[in-house]
Amino acid sequence: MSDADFDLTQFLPYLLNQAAEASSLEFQKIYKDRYGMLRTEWRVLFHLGLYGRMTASEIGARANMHKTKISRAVQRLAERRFVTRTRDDADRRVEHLALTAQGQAAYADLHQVAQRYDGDLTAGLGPDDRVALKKMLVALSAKFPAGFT
Amino acid sequence: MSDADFDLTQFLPYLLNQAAEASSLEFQKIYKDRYGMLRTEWRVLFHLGLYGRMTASEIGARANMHKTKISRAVQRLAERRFVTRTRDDADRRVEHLALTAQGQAAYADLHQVAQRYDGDLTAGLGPDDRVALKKMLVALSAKFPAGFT
DNA sequence: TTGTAATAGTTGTTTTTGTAACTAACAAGC
DNA sequence: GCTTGTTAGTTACAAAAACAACTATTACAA
Repeated sequence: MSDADFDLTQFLPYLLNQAAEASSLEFQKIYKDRYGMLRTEWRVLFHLGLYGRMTASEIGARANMHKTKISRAVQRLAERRFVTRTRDDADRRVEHLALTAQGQAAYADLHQVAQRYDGDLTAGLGPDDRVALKKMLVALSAKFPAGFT
Repeated sequence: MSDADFDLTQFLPYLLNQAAEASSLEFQKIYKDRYGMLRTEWRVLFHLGLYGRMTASEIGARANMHKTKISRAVQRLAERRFVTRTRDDADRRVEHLALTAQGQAAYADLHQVAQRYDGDLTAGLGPDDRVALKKMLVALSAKFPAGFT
């Protein structure tokens, strides 16, 4: 009872999930082993390292992450002295997040790993394909307008 | 403190995760709302619908899913009468899974939805790009040899 | 045969996530 | 000033995933 015209392994969401999971594995191992971080935490760290001081909401908007996820990630990162939180004086609801020296160091390390890792992953592709692939992925992500509360 | 040469949104694992999550959302809503299924269950259903009668291990090997995930998915699918489980007489450890009529119906419905959905997702791409994208994703998934126990 | 290892699948326990309800601070209208 | 609504972020509880230990059955070798 198979359908010649539909192959599960060609179904884009399935394919994307498989590729995402596979390609995250090795990198995950690194930030987990070296810094005991979870994916959410790594993401927050990268946002702060890359774009500098931000608030939790800003990170959430950029990364399409729910605020509770971020809240918990920040909490853990702060406990481990990777980030500092400082209240805004004008609006005392918001909190500015920034990396500590330790956070900077971890970021620098992982950032460099990521860069190399990305290179390895796309090593098989020609430069054109590499660009095309990423463009298509960006387009796919953008297709759905930030589906979180 | 930003690095001109590394953009988080261009980091392949990140990009893949975003695209995977975004593209799964709408489809997930459908199988969840219509049949109360989880992603794992949907996957098992599709494997059985597409390739016919199989054992749990076979599904695990194909889908790169851990056996506990499958065990629980099968349990729920069986409770809801979507699949039947029959012991193998020769080797009484193994169990053959197959879809019930109800399972077939659900599969047929979702299969058709998936097909349409996939079409919509890749609508923006030319046929060449579509093929190229999927090829690259398959290659990326294969790059890591089934990293599960 | 009997003892050891391997395989199929399950169950129990701990992490992580998702969802919803909550507090605190601000904003705007009246 | 008050009420009503909104936003930033947290907390509590339920759902799902990850991980490890387990049972039952088969394989295989001394």
